[in-house]
Amino acid sequence: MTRRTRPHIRHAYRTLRAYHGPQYWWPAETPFEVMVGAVLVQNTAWKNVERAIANLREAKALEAHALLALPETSLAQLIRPAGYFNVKAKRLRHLVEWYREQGGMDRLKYRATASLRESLLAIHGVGRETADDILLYAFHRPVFVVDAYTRRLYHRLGVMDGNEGYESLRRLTEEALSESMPDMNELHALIVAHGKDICRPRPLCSQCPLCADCAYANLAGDL
DNA sequence: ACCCAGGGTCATA
DNA sequence: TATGACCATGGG
Repeated sequence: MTRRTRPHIRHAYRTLRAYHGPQYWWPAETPFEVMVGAVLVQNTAWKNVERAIANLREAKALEAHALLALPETSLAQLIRPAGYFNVKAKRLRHLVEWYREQGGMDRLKYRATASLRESLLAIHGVGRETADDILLYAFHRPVFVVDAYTRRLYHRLGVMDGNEGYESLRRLTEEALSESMPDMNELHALIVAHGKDICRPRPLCSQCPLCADCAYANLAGDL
């Protein structure tokens, strides 16, 4: 990791923002819906999650008490389009049980970010990315979400050697964005929006970030 | 037919 | 710490 890491990240952010425009994330109506979506989207295309959420909405189960009232097999059937439905049904129940036990948003919103993060990570089925999705998009805390696309992008930018851990990349990005929550919101959304257009040669070319088949380099020009 | 998608857990070394 | 198996639907 070089000291030129921050300028690289900030430049990528400006470039993506100019190219794609504002993203207005997270696509959900309520914080509770953000939390449900964060579990459902694990290793899954968002399009499939939309169907699962629509099913929950139609069943009026997009609320803690109603969702927990469903038998697990019924819940699993409702979220079936999102894949891994048996696993995710359990994870949703764990998350929503926690949510209710903690007193819902009315109580949770006063908790310190570090305490909330620890508490979320202790839930079975909530890993770092899911916890940070929830912290950023449901609780509006200044926490950056590191995903597979972020790693791919940072490889292209040459700011990663390949084995950087999650926490390291998160802190690095939070510092590069001067701890600004709106910027963390936008950058993660933009990285996902750019998605597969972040090139991924196998193996990674050593000349990057300027290889010819890199769509990101094409739009970034001088990267 | 294959690969991928806005991961996480568990067993194993 | 670091791999690999497993979970499962839907779109390209």
